Amino acid sequence: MPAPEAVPAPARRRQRDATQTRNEILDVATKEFADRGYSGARVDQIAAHTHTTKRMIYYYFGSKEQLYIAVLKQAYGAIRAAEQQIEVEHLDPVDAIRRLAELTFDHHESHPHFIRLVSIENIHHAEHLRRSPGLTTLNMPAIELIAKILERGRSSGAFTRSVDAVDLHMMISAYCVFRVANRHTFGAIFNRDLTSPALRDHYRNILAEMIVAYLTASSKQTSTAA
Amino acid sequence: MPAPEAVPAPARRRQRDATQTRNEILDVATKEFADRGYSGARVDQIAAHTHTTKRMIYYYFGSKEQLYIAVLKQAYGAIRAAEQQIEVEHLDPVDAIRRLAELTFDHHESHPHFIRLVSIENIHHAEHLRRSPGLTTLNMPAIELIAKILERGRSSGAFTRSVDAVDLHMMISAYCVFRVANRHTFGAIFNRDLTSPALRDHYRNILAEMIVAYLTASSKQTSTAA
Amino acid sequence: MPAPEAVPAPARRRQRDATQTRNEILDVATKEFADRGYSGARVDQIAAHTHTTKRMIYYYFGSKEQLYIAVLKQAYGAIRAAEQQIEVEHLDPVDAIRRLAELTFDHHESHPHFIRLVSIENIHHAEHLRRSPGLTTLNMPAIELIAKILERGRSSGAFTRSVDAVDLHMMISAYCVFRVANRHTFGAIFNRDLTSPALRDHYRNILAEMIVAYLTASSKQTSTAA
Amino acid sequence: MPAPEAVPAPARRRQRDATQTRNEILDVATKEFADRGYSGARVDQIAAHTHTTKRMIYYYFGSKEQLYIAVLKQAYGAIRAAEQQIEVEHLDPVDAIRRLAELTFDHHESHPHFIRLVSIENIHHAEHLRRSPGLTTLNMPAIELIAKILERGRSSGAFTRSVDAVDLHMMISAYCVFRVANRHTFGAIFNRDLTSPALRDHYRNILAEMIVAYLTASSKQTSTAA
DNA sequence: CATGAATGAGTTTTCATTCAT
DNA sequence: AATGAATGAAAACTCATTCAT
Repeated sequence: MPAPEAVPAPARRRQRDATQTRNEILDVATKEFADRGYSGARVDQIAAHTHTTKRMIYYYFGSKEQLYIAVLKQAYGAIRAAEQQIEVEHLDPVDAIRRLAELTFDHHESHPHFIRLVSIENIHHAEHLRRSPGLTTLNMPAIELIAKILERGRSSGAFTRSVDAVDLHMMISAYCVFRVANRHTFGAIFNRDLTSPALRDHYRNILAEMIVAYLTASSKQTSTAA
Repeated sequence: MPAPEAVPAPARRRQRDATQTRNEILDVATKEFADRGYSGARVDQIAAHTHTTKRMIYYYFGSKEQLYIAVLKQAYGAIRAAEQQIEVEHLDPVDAIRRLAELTFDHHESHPHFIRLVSIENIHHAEHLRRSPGLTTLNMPAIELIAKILERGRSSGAFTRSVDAVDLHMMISAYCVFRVANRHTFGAIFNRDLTSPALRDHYRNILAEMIVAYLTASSKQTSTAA
Repeated sequence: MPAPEAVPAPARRRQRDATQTRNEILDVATKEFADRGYSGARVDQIAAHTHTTKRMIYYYFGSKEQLYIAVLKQAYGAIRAAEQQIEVEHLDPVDAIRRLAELTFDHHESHPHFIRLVSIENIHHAEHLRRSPGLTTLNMPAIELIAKILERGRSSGAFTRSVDAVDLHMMISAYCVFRVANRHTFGAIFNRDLTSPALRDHYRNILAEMIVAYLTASSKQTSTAA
Repeated sequence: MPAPEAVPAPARRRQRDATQTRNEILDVATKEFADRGYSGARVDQIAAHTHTTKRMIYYYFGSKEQLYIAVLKQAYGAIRAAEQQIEVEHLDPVDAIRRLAELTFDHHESHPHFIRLVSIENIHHAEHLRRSPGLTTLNMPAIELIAKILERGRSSGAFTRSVDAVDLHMMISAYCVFRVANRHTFGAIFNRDLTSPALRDHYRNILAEMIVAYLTASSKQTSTAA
């Protein structure tokens, strides 16, 4: 039995840093959950890819489910932070909305883990998200941003349409999320890799064009069905 | 309610019908897999919701994985069949594409199981889809349909843009899929049920407008970033 | 329902021949049991390699165990018949015993299934053999044959040793059985295929020499340990 | 008999000793596999005869097959070790080979489990042995020993025959293995227990005589068939 | 005689979680 | 804080056997 805390522990290997250990578990868990889904992920595997042991996961997080929720929280926290970085106030409405769409696109491009986690959470009917008070209330800052741009566009006459900010956010998200989340089945069926680097600009531009076209449509196209 | 026990029901229970038994398993499995994901679904549960036993699942499908693949196959077969029903040749290009978008929207609306299965399959990197020869080659008939409409629209001058059929299909699918697949997290965060019946027409119209606006944009909007 | 026996059944496919069906099952079962052992053999597999169905196996044999016993009986019957073919009365004792050893060798060589079945039955402590009245009493005819040769050899002075016929039978069998029964592990460890056709004469000769040398040893070699 | 409960036994049951637990499983598994064959053995039964649970078997060995392979490895390791104990260099060639045969006989006598495992492995075509790198290359030390004795015997003129060491090893093994491996069927048919303690010396002597007679035969006996 | 469908009881395997140190 | 060993409950899968026709 080593003397508990008397000697300052020369090599200080264990007792590393609580935060560090916790973060490592969280990072590894993020990858595992994103890669295999909630039910498919294995606590053993997560522990194995860590420098600590399975026991520590339970020590820090209590259960597989709570670990998953922590992963989800961190992931949502990260995009919220990213959305707060968006700075498009200085641009005219059309450029601003285009820029916002592009930045959203880029952000999804660079955070496939997050998108997968969201898909996974939807498979589980968002039960964990709903049960976590901290998560449901984090009103995405993007909405307010979009609302402002839309308002400016309407005032200036650049936008011909009255659109709800949440709906526009959905339109942009749908495109960005689908491209990443459904790329495997899409690739298998249409033999096209939606996330190929060579096609990134192509797809980003389509999104921007689509959103701008929608907002600035010269006259509302009416179908015979309408 | 059918007449309970009046009719002697010629030889029910045992030796019912192989196809019937198989189909019942398939239907129940579709619900279970769509509801809980591949790893989350339980063979025991599937069997319990059936008139037969777990043993029969293995008798007909061999393994949980092969059952899942059979479910996937049937689901893809169903939409392919639905897509083949679409009849828009008689409409002018703008109305045709609008109608196609709306029908696609409606179809996704009425087949949430399929969308969930696709999400689930993406969580698993489409490994089952890729391994099933019959599935990867079923070139969705929608693509050819879209290609024809786009061609007509370009010829008539109604469409100002050259768009790839697969890309347009993706744009439409992204919107339709997101609304159903991500409704739980979206609902939890923005407190809005994307699939509420009251909003169905609203969202269907947005899609149609967006696609038409994109194809018919009077002049290509150029962002300062371009 | 077809008329039971009124019409002479034009193509006569089913109703083939009870004996024929039974024998086919027996043959297939022999291969399966010899190949995989009693526990390892699968009734389904046996049926699948047959022209009839699993139900017939139960119809004819009652159970897996009884089928196995029938297989065992047939196999033992076959060697007993073969042993009865051995004709060495006309040879002088040395040649007779040599010939008998060689014929035994050849017989084991050509009946690997039998040897494997015997190994399998020993794994199961010969419980089935012991329980089958017909099997335990079939005193192998070889014993009497050997006894006669030994007697002749002793009388003529050709054999210098008094040997029990059953013991000599064991000595010969041990060699013949080992070569076939243990060839897989022997081959894996010593990298030598004991049943290679190129080595057949070599090994047959060793056996004959060994047996003859034992019986005709000029003077009993005494070890210091004796 | 150890003192029953007098000593408080420092921390028994849980956390006993990994090696101890592993070895207990291995020992029990050896008995079960040797007794019932690979397919016939039950993981549940093995666990039941252990102080731990079925779960531990999977914890330490991963699968039934890997447990079986571990059992096989240990069994082969044991005889290799035993063979290395044989010390006959100081004896003259005839006595040396006689002694080696007797020791081999004794060793088989005292390790019936090993012989049964080898039989079982042969039933399975030595597939596990072949797949285990550590097992196929363990060139049995007995071979080198035999080679040396044979060389000495040839040089001294004591052995009149040129024999391959592996072949002689086979001759000895065949006899020893058969007596143990086939005793059940042999006993059932000839009503003679080959492993009866009363007959042990008898059968050991026969082996020694046979091997010595073969190696020292005064003149090669030629059959008319040769 | 013949057959495909069905089944209960077992058998292997997995997994999140906890214990003793 | 840390760790290897341990575990119960459940999950996937198998198999000899029987039923209805």
